[in-house]
Amino acid sequence: MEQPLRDPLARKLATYVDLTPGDLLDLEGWAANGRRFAAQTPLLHQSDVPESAILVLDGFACRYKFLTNGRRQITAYLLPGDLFELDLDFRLPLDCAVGTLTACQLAFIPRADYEDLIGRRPRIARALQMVRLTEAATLREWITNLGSRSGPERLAHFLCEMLLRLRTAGLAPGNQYSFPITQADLADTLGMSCVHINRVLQKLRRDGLIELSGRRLTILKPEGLRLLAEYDASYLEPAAVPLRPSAIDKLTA
Amino acid sequence: MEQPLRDPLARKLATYVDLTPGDLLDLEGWAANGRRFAAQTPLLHQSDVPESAILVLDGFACRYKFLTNGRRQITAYLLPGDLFELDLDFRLPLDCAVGTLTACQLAFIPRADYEDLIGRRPRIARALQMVRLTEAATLREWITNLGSRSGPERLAHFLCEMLLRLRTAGLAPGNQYSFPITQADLADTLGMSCVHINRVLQKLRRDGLIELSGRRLTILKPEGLRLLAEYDASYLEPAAVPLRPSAIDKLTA
DNA sequence: CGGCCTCTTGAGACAGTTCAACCTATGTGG
DNA sequence: CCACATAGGTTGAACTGTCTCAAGAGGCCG
Repeated sequence: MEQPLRDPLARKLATYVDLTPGDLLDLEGWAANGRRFAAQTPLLHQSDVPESAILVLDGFACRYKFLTNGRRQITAYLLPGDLFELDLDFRLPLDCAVGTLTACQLAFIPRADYEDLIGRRPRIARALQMVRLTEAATLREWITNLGSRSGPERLAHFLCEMLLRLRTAGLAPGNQYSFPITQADLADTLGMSCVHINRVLQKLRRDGLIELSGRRLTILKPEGLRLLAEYDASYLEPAAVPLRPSAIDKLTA
Repeated sequence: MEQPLRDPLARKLATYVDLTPGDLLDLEGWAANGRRFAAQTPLLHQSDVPESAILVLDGFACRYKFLTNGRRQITAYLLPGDLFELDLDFRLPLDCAVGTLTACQLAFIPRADYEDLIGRRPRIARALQMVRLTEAATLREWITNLGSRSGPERLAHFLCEMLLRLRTAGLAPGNQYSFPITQADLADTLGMSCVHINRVLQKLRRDGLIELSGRRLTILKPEGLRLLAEYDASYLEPAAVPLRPSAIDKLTA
């Protein structure tokens, strides 16, 4: 039996590739030297060109955009084990701002260190490529969620995704996880008003699907929530899906 | 003066890197041998594992998902010069289906050819990396659009994006482009009913912002449309934005 | 204790949906 | 060349999900 990994990034990458002891040692180096940040702290502004990657060790951060009408849209959650800005070498200005949602422990990895490690550790580099693909699939899933689902379905979908992602980070034993997100943040995530978020949350509670008290969320009926959201987790777990060739390739062969 | 490039992929990549004559020659090889497909033709199913990349030479294709309630959500448009599935080497099942929206001319590039060329042409490989970053930024922009904008704003934003993307493909001279998209497709793109799409289109026409007749769209007041949508094109044109260092890096330095 | 932030509740307004009918082009086969 | 079929676009009317505004309740911290 392997030891469960304490470092959430190593845990996540290990779901994509087999890491060597050397790989793990290097990743541990990244996870050292975390700094604390308070909730709702801006870290990077839109159109900044950051010089370090950010590794989330604890807490939730996010990418977001402001519109001039005052609305804010959150476009991605950064959970423990998530790495922000994997594409430093291009030195592109950011299309989104980045900030904390809850109190966070964050590690900053300077450009040079990051690139050096990527060069030396092909398995890690490959796993990070797959992380990027998963992130793009997640963005498409969010588009579908915002464009095609009703309020309750949308919220249920989000809670299912958080459950799976936190579970791979080792932070959701027994369908239960720490959930220190305000309803206003949820509103900015799901494109609804926070009054409506409140009412939809109540509906999910009334239907016995979830229990949310004191910053802790328990999913009472995972299957019910999954059905409501029509949640298909395969975008997060690529390896679990059986491979089959596509019809079009037979045409072109 | 350079010649304007006929091949829309080469045109697009040239906005990111300087291509050598050899690069251009190889890209031309890809653009040969296109095949015709009718409008609304499915090409790849969700969870397929495709064995070739698809290059759009003419017409519009898209990525989309179906939900069991019958709704369809389009998650990305593939315009002339766009390449689908740049990540063949991972052999992951698709999270989205792919199909044509309009009649299309498509080139299929087998895995081996694709990987061979990437290996031989570092400039092209680098440009394709940047294309991927632009695509991810576009997905985040769509999330913002679906989550935070009203019907008219959302449609205006979409039309602005199409204008810019088609312009870089050389297909939108004089703020005018071929637009053979049905209102039902627009509805599936923007997360609204097609009745409502119809009414919002009428509003944009009534306000003198656009003219849409016979599958051709003319943007009469580009600035007005831009203002309505709060459209900021920097996610599509990374190079145009002046670089500035971020505040956080000063902290960590 | 007071102040602040988050959550909760109510009521009216509005944006967007649904259903259904009708209209108009375009294309097809006889 | 007409008769018809079909797909897409347009319109109206009723309905409903979601928003806004506003006020109150509960907790947490200095």
